[in-house]
Amino acid sequence: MDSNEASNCSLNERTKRILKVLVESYISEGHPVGSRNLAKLSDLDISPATIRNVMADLEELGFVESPHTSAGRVPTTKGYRLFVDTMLKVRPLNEQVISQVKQNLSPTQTVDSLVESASGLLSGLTSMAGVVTLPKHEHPEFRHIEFLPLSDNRVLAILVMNQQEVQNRIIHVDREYKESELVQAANYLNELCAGQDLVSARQKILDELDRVREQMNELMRSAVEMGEKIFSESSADHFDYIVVGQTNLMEYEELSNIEKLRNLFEAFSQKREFLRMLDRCICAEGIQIFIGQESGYDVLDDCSVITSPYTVDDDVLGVLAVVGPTRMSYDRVIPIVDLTAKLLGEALNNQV
Amino acid sequence: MDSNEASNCSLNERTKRILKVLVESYISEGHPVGSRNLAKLSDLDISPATIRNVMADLEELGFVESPHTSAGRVPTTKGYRLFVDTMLKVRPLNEQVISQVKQNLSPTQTVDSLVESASGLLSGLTSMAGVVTLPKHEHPEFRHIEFLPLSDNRVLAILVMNQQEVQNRIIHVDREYKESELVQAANYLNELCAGQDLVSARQKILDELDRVREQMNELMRSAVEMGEKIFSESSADHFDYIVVGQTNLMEYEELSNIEKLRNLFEAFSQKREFLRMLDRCICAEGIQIFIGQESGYDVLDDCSVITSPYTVDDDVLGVLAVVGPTRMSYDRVIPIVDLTAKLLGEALNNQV
DNA sequence: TTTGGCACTCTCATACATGGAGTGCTAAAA
DNA sequence: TTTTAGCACTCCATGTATGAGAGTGCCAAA
Repeated sequence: MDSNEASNCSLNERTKRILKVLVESYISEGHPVGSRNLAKLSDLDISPATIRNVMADLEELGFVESPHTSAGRVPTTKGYRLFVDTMLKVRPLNEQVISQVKQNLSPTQTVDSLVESASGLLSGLTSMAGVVTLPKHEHPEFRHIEFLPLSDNRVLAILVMNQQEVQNRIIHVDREYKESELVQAANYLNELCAGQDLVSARQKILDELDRVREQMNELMRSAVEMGEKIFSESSADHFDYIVVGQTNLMEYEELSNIEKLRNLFEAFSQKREFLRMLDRCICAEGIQIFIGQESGYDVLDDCSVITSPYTVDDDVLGVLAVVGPTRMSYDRVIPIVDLTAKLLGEALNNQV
Repeated sequence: MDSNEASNCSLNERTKRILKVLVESYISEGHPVGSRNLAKLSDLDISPATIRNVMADLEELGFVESPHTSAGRVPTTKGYRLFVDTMLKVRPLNEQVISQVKQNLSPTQTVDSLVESASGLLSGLTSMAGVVTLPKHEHPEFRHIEFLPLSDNRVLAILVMNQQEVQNRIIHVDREYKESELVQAANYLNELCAGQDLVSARQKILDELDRVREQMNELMRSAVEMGEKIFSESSADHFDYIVVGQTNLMEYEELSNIEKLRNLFEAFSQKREFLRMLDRCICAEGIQIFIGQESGYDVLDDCSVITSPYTVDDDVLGVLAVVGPTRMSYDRVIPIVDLTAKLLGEALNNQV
């Protein structure tokens, strides 16, 4: 008759309100919500019997389910999704929290410690697990290279990229080099590539290698090859994250199945699959939410993941995330993730 | 009358044998051991009733206890201790294991990856948690320093110690320096300290700082201060470890109490207390075993820890450990820890 | 369309009976 | 004196019964 199947989400206002209250109650209380209780909570002035009818509809549509005949109803993934998409109103963050985040993400720290702090903040503020990927630079820039001789035909190469990122690696070479030779080689590379994009630096080295292959002395060739080796590796790696607060997840009943927890923890420490998931959010504009099975990664079936990329000058450097039970306070967690992402980006920006 | 209270450990041979069989059975089966069963297992040709008398004695002496009146007996910490000290015969390692460890600890890897491999081996071979501290150098040696200018009165300092250990740190200075100035400063430090022990390098710098405070130009002073700053920090830090296989511990029933597990995991990630414990083994000669409460650290009350220092040229560089339930196969774990410690030391040695 | 009423279902906690495992003790055997 | 068999006893684990509580679905009346 009225806005029955036609409106917004094919649910009329009252039904939506009931779903909303149900989800809220379940999130805050943790047990299935019954009709009687729901009647009281929603100030709709409706009897439990009516609520029961509505809930039966909601169940048929797949928004709620009941663990067994005579428990109340619990939101399904689909129910949470509708809730998050259309009924959620995030709670503004309290001043104290904001200043805490600001304080902990001051640009004076190193990159690593910023990432660690961010992860710690996410975990601490939400009492769940915080995950932050290390920033990866869209356009890594060659800054400086240095070679130091080791024993046994090995050379320690130290490469500085961008402002302050230092990588070092041991390179095996075909003969012993004197310190002065290595200095010369480094100087050559430094002059050749200073300030360049890593990709074009790499290209330049390759070109050079082609052009002068014959008349170039052996040392230079090796030097170029070393650089080449480092570049090719270091552009690929750097794809890692920091997790803080895994153990928080042990508190939540829905995860207290040891088996599930174990799988989850193992996923965190193996990183591969988990990174693949995070990778999918790197292109999303802002906050992204995976509820339960939506993540497509079975160890996360009972979890929700709230992610946001963090950026410097519109370049996405990485992703941060909070992992917790599906039954979490989305309205609180979302702004925390949002704020942390923004301030982490700012801190990284001011640093450079 | 006979060797009643006088012999070795104030226990006669038969009693010891019974304790030994009891501990072995409990370790392999996991449930309390009753008199009937024990009579069968020990080939002493003794009736269960006799065993009961002996067990009553053992209980009185504190070597075993029973969870409740009508369960069998279980070893106490004191019982395990006696077992480990006087009755344990370690099982020689199977060839395959030995070669696996050898393969995974080849000296071609970097220090970090060696430590990671060692931890992984401990965990993998024992199905428990493996812990390895990063090597700390008794006599860290200054090798090379380099300064690169950043924006905002900051300088990136890169310090190479020993053969291949690279540390980098951002230093805030009082004014902007040109690249050439920094090169000059680095050269000065490199010449002053090359090849020195870190401690004496530090002293040298301090002396220099005193001696020439007035006539020294501002740059040199800052350079010296930078070096000083780095040295003081880097000599203190470097005290960290890698854990692999935490999640293995979730399999063991005696730890499947979520609360205990949580505390244990948190201890691993907070490191402080745990390091303090490991520190105590660094001075021990070889394998050291903490059973249950012996570690003096309450989250480890239900765990045993088997540790061994690893050395290069008789210098103790760090400690490795396996953490698992008190009810573990000591005879298998001990040689694994021993072997890994030896081969890790060797790998580190051949590397330098 | 909403509501009250009622029978029904399912869980959870409690209580109770039962069998098994293991003990301690005692009295007899070695 | 030591070992052993026997027996009563204790405690746990398991299964079954039971009732209370919570919540549902459906029907008939408002």
